[in-house]
Amino acid sequence: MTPRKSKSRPTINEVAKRAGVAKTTVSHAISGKRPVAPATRERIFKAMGDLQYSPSPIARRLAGSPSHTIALVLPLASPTFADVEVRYIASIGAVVNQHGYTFLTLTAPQVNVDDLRQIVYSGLVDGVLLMRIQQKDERVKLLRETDIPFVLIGRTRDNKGLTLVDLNGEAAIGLAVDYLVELGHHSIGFICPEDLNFAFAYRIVKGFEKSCAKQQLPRIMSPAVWSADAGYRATLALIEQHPEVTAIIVWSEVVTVGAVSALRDIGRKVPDDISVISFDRSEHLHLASADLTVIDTRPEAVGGQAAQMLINLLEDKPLEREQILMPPLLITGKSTAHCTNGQVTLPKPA
Amino acid sequence: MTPRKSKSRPTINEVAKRAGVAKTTVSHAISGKRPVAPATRERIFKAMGDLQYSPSPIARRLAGSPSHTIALVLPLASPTFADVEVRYIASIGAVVNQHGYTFLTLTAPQVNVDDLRQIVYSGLVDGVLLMRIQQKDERVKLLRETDIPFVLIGRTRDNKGLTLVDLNGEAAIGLAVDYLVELGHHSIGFICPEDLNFAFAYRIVKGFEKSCAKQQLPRIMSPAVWSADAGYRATLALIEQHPEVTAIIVWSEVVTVGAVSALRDIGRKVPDDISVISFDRSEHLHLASADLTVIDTRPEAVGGQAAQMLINLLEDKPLEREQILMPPLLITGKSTAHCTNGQVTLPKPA
DNA sequence: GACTTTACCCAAACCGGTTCAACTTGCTTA
DNA sequence: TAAGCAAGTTGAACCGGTTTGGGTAAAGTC
Repeated sequence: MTPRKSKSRPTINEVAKRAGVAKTTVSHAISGKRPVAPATRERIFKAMGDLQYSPSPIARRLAGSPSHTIALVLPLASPTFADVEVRYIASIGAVVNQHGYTFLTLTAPQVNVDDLRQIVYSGLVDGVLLMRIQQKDERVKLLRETDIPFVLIGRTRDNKGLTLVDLNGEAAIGLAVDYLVELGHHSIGFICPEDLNFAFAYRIVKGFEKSCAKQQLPRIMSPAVWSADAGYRATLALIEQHPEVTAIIVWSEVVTVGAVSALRDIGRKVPDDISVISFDRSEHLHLASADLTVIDTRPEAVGGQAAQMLINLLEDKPLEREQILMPPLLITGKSTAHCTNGQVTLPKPA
Repeated sequence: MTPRKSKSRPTINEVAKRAGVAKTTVSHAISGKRPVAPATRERIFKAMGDLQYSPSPIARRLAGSPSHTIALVLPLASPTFADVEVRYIASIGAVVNQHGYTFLTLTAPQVNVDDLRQIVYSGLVDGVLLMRIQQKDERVKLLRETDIPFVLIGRTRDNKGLTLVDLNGEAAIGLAVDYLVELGHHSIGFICPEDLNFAFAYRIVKGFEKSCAKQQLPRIMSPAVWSADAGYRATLALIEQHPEVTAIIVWSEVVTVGAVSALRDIGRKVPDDISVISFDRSEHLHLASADLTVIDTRPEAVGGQAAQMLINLLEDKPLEREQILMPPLLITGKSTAHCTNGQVTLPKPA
């Protein structure tokens, strides 16, 4: 508990004394917020140099100046980050650092509202980036009550007045469905998210239903939480109940790992027997089952954009748009193929 | 640039007023450094709860006491965090939060000494946890010069006077080799790290050489940087040059993903044709090639221990040991089997 | 020449805590 | 019974900066 002092750094007072001025003047000389006579400024800078002075960020922050630090709040929901998430972190970090800000990742195992409140109130950070947005998100509510600038990566149910960047989930699932239909598939299964409080999950499920209606397809869904294991089981269940499906869409790379294993284990060849489209891109996937067709959820673009917007907010620069919906990309690989027929002969599931 | 003040961040003054005491008393009630009457303390805590008060680390720090904040410095070297790393983060976070400290992950994209200096110098954090230690590590040098408490996860070349926790890398590789020898393998390949500045990499390579000498095995190595792709190529290269190997050890889960793909692609069945042992455990691996034999590098134990030691350091509690070498665990799975013979008929590589 | 403006500098208040010295009380103890 | 001591509480100083509101002297305006 003993306070550590870091070798008693020089303070603004010592600089002021050495330069023969008031500390106010030193402050002005540094910040440039009030005019200081050239001769005086020179004396002050000389003194600063002699003493190797650099102002204490702590004191500055306490006195009300920005800390030039932003926090990314990203709860560690699953025991591991997925590739996608890391790509978010990396791209955000790049933008933030490039602008001279310090970047903190807040990875409490569960970032609850109280943790967030503590961070916001601590005065440690100037702004907050929030991920994994829920349909009804307490954290957003909290941030709205304070006046700390923040940007959402994702959307809640009610987004009035919020600044956000989000992937267009409806468009994403639509892209996948339309592409498969174009290839001649009529029976498309969706390994879909289970927890619809997660806002992105909600949107893609709704989007799938809408797409099915539009294309007059049956709604075939099998829910899987965000893990490979769940993906494995969900895929087995889906195939068992709907052996007629000729294509599946999987809602996340993490889940796809399991889905691909399942298909392999029951002897369905991709893409000959069944086409697969996965959300996200993933290093692991790429190698585990070469060259998958994916819906790129564009973490770099979304994350980078969000970081940029937050920084603009912090620097009182105008935003061209408050809310940005990023269009998804379809990257065609070798896991999708023309549907030879509605009825193919199926190998008996093991 | 305008300083933002959070609308109504409660201060110690408001708590004091609400509880009808002086702010001094509130401070004492929180820190416990001076006695406070039970009734008073209760009133104070009630007021704190009502106001959702949490003390400002900044102000605390400025007033000369610790900010109860520790930083984990973990450069984003590869484009992605591996499972292992995330498990470190999670376990450290758990311990840190449990002790009432705030936990910051500093994920600068590069291994920058300057960033670290700034953090240390700013006085924002009480202590630092350092990961990805190099044999010759500038950051360690920097931290030694300051007097901020820090704990290494890993080791450098010269560790005199340092507080650290590290997995026993030599023991780890030894465990793997000995186990394979026990199963009758005489030709063991090591998909090994390439960059020997990374201290852990250096130690396991040296350890492998030592083990080979001890067991009178040939040294068969094929280097791969920390990526699945590299693992794929390194495995192909190794098998091509040494088709006689009946077992391989892979130095990291990330690399193993590629190694397993490579073996599959050239038609070597695991464990019938070849045994595989991987460092680390991984969710992805587990499913991509069910039930691998692994050397568990125990990120939870190492990370948690390191966090605990740092906190002890910060609170002037005695450490039972300054340096801890965590023993690795061998978890046997289905990717290793008895070597049927030194010479097996091999399928022609594609 | 009186009046305003501008440039320059400073004292004091403030940010939100911690800590020190002092001041009550109530209870021992010589 | 007076002195001593511990518990409980508080005002004031302090940490190292920023910001506000004067004040003074020189320059500009009419």
